[in-house]
Amino acid sequence: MAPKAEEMRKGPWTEQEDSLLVRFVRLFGERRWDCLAKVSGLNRTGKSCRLRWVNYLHPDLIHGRMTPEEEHLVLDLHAKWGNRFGLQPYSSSSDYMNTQCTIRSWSRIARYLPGRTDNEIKNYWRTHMRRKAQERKTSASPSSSSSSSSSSSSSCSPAAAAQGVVQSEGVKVYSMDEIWDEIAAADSVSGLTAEECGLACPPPLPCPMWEDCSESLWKVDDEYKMATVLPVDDLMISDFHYSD
DNA sequence: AACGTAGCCAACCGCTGTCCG
DNA sequence: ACGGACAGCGGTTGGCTACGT
Repeated sequence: MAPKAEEMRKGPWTEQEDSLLVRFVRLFGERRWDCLAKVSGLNRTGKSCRLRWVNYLHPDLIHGRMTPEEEHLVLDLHAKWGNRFGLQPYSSSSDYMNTQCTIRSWSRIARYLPGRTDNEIKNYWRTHMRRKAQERKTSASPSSSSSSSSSSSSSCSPAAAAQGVVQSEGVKVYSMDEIWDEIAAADSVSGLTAEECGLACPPPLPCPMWEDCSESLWKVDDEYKMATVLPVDDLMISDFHYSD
């Protein structure tokens, strides 16, 4: 009996939940998340389970700050591709298939950064851009406290700063769209194409951990029974995500 | 020491595409 | 051909922490 929607757990995951999820992903693979969520006994939606796995528990993930190289790559790729699905219109599913490679940007960028997730990159970018927008705002309005001398950022182009930002009531609240538009306009001046970077849209990363067990994934009856009787204490999750 | 602010990150939400019966 | 289930994506939010005043 699946719990009703309002009974589903939300919020931060506990270590026990993580352990359970890892165990069941090993059995079921990275698919059928709803089913996995139900049989695991996790009081979570399949969606939530998938997100937890993809963004945190996946063994290939790298935890920790981005390196300067990674940051630079993110900036370059984003300057080229933008961030949003649907930037390039398409009128049919075949058009979609043809242009998909250019518009699923966060996940696409993530493919060039092994061990990083689209969510992580998105978060990084958002933080980065907020800072950049603020820098630009201050440099665009010199009348307000003749520049605190340190607002010069190497990543903030004069051209972009010259664009300025229309402000009303002294403070401009930026929507993400506005930020994207401005940054894209500024950065695209010096942006490199993926091809120029020596990059080509790679295939989705394989899931090495599961490939060798794919044929056994769906004869899970026995394993499932086993899993359901195994105490959570037996699960060694710490290897997955608390290592550095 | 207390308070306020900014940055960071995990998680949720809503939408869209794909798959399959 | 159609509709429902599933999967994946970008956008957004909320909480925690570090830092400055």
